[in-house]
Amino acid sequence: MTISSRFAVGIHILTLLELNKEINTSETIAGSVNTNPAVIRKIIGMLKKVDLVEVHPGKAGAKLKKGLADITLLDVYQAVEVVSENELFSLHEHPNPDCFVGRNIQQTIEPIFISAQLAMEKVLLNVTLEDVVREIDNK
Amino acid sequence: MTISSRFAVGIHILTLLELNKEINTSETIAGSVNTNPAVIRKIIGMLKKVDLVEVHPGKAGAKLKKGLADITLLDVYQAVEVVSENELFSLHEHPNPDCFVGRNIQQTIEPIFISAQLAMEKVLLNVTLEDVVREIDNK
DNA sequence: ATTACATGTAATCATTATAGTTACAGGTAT
DNA sequence: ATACCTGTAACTATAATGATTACATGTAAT
Repeated sequence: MTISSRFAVGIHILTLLELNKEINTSETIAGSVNTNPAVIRKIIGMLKKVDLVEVHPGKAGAKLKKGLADITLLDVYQAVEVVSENELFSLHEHPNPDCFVGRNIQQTIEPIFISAQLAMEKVLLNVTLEDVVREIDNK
Repeated sequence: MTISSRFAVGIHILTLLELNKEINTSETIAGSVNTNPAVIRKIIGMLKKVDLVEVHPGKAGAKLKKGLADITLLDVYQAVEVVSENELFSLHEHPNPDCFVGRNIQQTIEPIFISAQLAMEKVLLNVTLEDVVREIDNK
């Protein structure tokens, strides 16, 4: 299993909106990402929903709606819905309640899983698009 | 997307091997986990491969092969192969090399993804089965 | 050695998510 | 009116999961 590449594509899109000063249509962007324009439009729609991006029906071009330093990778990750809140890890459903272990295993494991997930997400919180763009500029 | 419940089941199995002093056959365990014995046998096979568990063809019962304090959740996580090394996050393949962003995005993003994954795995490294069993005993 | 029962493993299936593709309704602008 | 764009739905191929069935093989008690 892996976390959907929608996340990587979302970062790619936002980075491109910053660095490519031309008008960025879904087709332009799709050319850079190397995928289908409809895929781009869908992801942009998700970025728009959380107000990271400005885009209008019929009007060519998407734009960033926030400063680079104000967009964390966690924002993008949440926008594209690659992982549900507190559900990075699956619990097995319906362990046997008549068994001492089965009765208690879920509530024992769940907080551990959640804290592992949060540790991962905290790393994403501490990286902004500005960091990403700067790194790309350095190449 | 979620990380397979094989991980949670693996923890369940090992915990049961510790706490249930009867002979733990795949059917016994399946009864506690509430799944099919063949599923249990497959996961036990994976735990056996990394030497966490002792089990023999034709001979009823699996046993722990290490002390509880010497088994981390990371050991279990790796044993059941729910996430490949450095591949929790997917990169999109083949971004356009003729585009400045496309050419550099992957190598920029990858180390961030890896460090996020490692942060998550570090939490699992710091929890042992002893912690889990103690927590269950406290209930 | 026969019987009973266990593990190991392959094959199959339903379900679900992903990523791509096509198509088209509806908005915008010249 | 035309050209081009976004938004979105429908459909596809592919892959992973978890459950299930079946059976070969190993173990042990009688």
